[in-house]
Amino acid sequence: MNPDAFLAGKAVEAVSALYGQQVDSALLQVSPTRKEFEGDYTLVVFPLLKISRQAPEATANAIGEWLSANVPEVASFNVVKGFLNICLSPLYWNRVLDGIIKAADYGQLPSTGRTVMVEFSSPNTNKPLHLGHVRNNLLGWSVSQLLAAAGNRVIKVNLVNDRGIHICKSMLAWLRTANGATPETSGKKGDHLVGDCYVAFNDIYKKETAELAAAYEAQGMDAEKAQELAGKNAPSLLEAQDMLLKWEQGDPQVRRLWETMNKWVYDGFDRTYNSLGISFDRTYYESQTYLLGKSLVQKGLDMGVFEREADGSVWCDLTSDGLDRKLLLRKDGTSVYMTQDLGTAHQRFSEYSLDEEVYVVGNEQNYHFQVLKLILKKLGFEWSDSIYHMSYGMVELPEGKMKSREGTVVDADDLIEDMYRTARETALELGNGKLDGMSDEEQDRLFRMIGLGALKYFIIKVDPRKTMLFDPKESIDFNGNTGPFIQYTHARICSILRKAAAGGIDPADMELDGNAALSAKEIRIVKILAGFPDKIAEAAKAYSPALVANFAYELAKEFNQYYHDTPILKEEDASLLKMRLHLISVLASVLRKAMGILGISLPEKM
RNA sequence: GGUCUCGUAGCUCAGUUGGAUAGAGCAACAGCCUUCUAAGCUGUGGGUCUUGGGUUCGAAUCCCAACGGGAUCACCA
Repeated sequence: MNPDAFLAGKAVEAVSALYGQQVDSALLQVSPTRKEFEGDYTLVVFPLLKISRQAPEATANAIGEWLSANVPEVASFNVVKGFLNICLSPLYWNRVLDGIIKAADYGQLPSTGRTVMVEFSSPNTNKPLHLGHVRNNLLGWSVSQLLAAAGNRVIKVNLVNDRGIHICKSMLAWLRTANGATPETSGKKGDHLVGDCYVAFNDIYKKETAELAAAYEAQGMDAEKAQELAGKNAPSLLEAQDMLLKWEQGDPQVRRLWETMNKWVYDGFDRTYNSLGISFDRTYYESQTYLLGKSLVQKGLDMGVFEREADGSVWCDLTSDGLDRKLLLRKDGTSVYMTQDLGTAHQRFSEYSLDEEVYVVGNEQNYHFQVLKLILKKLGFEWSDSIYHMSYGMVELPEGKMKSREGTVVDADDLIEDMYRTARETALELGNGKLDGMSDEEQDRLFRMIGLGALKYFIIKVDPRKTMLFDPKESIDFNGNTGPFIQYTHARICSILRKAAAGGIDPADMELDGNAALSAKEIRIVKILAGFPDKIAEAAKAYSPALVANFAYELAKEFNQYYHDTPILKEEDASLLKMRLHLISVLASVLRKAMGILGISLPEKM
């Protein structure tokens, strides 16, 4: 049992013995004692004053006396104002550590029996992934791992937006400007090649629009109106729209080109996902799901929650819920984004009998999900409440939002490559013999691990909901509260364990004996370790991998301070040495578990 | 304008269900490699937690208002 829960339970007994009243354990707040005070855990007694009918100090003292007389694990206590600081005996901490060592896969919570689907990434197939997608992918991945660690069965899915006017634009530009270039002949990664076509389309479109607007103006049209009309009538746009129509009709030529170019993009995406260390259990394609949901529209009409206009379009009136009217079918009978999402949600919940579905989607779509849940509710689907929109903030650059038109988009592949290069340069600069004995291949793997660790940690450690700032010029740090710091901590521990093993000591083989009393610093570490399962539960509840990241940092920092003034291998007392080796090897495994949730791998040497 | 969201050190961010003197990192300055890895450790300076009210033993945290930033309110996805 956790020390804080243990103490809270004992405090309930104390109150009942002293004041003859049964208190709700919610009234008893037991939290780790702040650094500047003496003690391990602190009980806040203010909420108990009504029961004790005594001053805060007197109440705290009374409970402290009772605890130290009746609970053998309590070594001492002190009272500051209404705060009762309790010290547990060093041998108690030894037992806590022992319990952690004996736990299999510590930090993995027992199964909840629940199945949770997490949808994330969801790219368009007309351009490569950028920094915004990176945040989405990393959050989606880590929240999946987090939910799994919290005991859920997790299904990771990707919904690829592979159809629509934007793809046709790329296709059109490819036909016009690419001279039959393929990823092989051009040497470009497929998604980048297609993305370049998309840019080329916009260039053509812009030029045509300007020319056309000028012509309209020459005919005496108002400038603003001319611009607007030209925007709608530019030949390239009309052609792209025509192409979309052909696509929908199944025109073989258009379909063939579409398939070819999408294939290029998927190959490119796969490489990016691969270097990010991300995978999915299933990929959905919008070209296969965009018709879903139409039957639900009929159901809504039958139930009277939707209404059909005279022109044939179908709407859901949400004004009584404080929202607007939402279109569900156009007058030509085609469906919109919302219709599909209703359909896919319905399909997934029935196909997998999900207990929950998490959508990792930017906060620009908060309204969409609000509406989605509400409409599903109106259709009578109770599982609507089991949809969670994990809404994350945008990534901004120093000059503001990323704009593809202004070329300020940070490309995902470039970014990963940059991080790798920086990691390499930094390591070579340090030049302190760390790389000795590593083959070029091993070094390369290490640099990737570190560069990616820095990037991932940088993004994940921020509260998902908040907009975050990324400055490409000031490249991501490798010192301080960073991924590499934690990786470094792990490598240091591994190094100690290697040396111990070389000296014939293997902590795994040794039974921890209960006589080694822990030092104050060691107790601090065990206290953090003991809180790990609760931290996982808390983070999962909040859908916040950031909590795990900050936990890992706190732990790593604590270790580095400990490392600095405790020469572990110099210890001559055998039971102390054993305890310390156990302590750090448990620490390393907790770091691995925590970083595993974040998708950050930890090297044994760096 | 309606709805939602955010505002903490020069910068990037933490801050547990309301708890003690609001914490890290970066940047600046001063120290520490004959020691288990200096991607580390120690120290100094840096704050009206946007502002004003309210709730209470106690507020960065909860409520109300104002100010400021962002998102959204499509027969786009």
